Amino acid sequence: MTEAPVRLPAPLDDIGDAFRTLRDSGRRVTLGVRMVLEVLFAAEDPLPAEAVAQRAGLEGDLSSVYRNLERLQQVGIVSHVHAGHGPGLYALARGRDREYLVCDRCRRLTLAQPGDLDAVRARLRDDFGYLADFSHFPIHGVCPDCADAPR
Amino acid sequence: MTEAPVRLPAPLDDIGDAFRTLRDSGRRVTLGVRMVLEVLFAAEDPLPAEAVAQRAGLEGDLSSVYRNLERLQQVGIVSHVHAGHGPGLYALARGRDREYLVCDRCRRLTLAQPGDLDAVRARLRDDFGYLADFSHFPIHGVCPDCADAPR
DNA sequence: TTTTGTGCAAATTGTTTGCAACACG
DNA sequence: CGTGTTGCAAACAATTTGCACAAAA
Repeated sequence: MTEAPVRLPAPLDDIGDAFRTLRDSGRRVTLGVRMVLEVLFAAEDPLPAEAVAQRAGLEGDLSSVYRNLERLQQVGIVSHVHAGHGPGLYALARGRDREYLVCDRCRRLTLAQPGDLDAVRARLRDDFGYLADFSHFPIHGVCPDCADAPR
Repeated sequence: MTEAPVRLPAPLDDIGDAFRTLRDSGRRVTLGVRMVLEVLFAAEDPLPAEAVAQRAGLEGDLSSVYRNLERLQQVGIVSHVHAGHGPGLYALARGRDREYLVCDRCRRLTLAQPGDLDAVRARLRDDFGYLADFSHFPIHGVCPDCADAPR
């Protein structure tokens, strides 16, 4: 198995793009957003605001972290998922919405590749007239590993 | 207008069954649970604890309502769904899990008939190895009505 | 130097818990 | 009567908000 191929499809190629987007919308590029963005660019998986704050060394002021995450969402740089109970998980938005599956046993989040949920979506459209979206509220269930495991 | 016809397919035929189940598990049938059950038996749709309390005339003590809902869930009489943000929505469990779709526009909850989501589930099993379950965390999307409506 | 952003405290929402009084079985 | 239950206050977790002060542009 070789390396991961391309990354960051659409809106952001690097933090600089994010800075530009922020400035272009009248926002300011402060130490706060910069740290948050750096954490998100470095993160493998969606993170709770708490973890963003910790990794950014901004503990003690969750409110600014939430505000920055909110701003970043408003300009489309960031998005968040709700993986069950517990806090929202934040990540770079990176182009089209990323859709997830969550395991209710091990809590692990699985990122669906773009298009991989289209068949499922089509069925829901045909059977219910619903236009389903799993990017903000993912699909819940039992992942393959947990399904195999005893208990 | 005559009386309501049949109700409660599987585990509960009436409140009496619920009382029995409670007693059989060492629990007591107090005014509190009785009121909660009556509200749930009368409700058309899943209700937030708040609404259960109001309808039961038990405002001012949400904690007992939550505790009773919890007990009822433990013995399988009640279940709850999370329709996005906001409070959990409680309803009688009535046999096999009821699965839902939620509209992110109008917030309306659609109950899927048993089996209606099996094709979707099969796809998720085949494509991801996931055993999906939409009873506790429903499918999100845009319902037919809202999809048609402008905006 | 005008705004937007920060830090801290406090409010909000949804739910849980500790504990003494209470009531079902 | 004994143990499960209630009511109320308080704790909790996640997130939001008000406001005086700091700092980008």
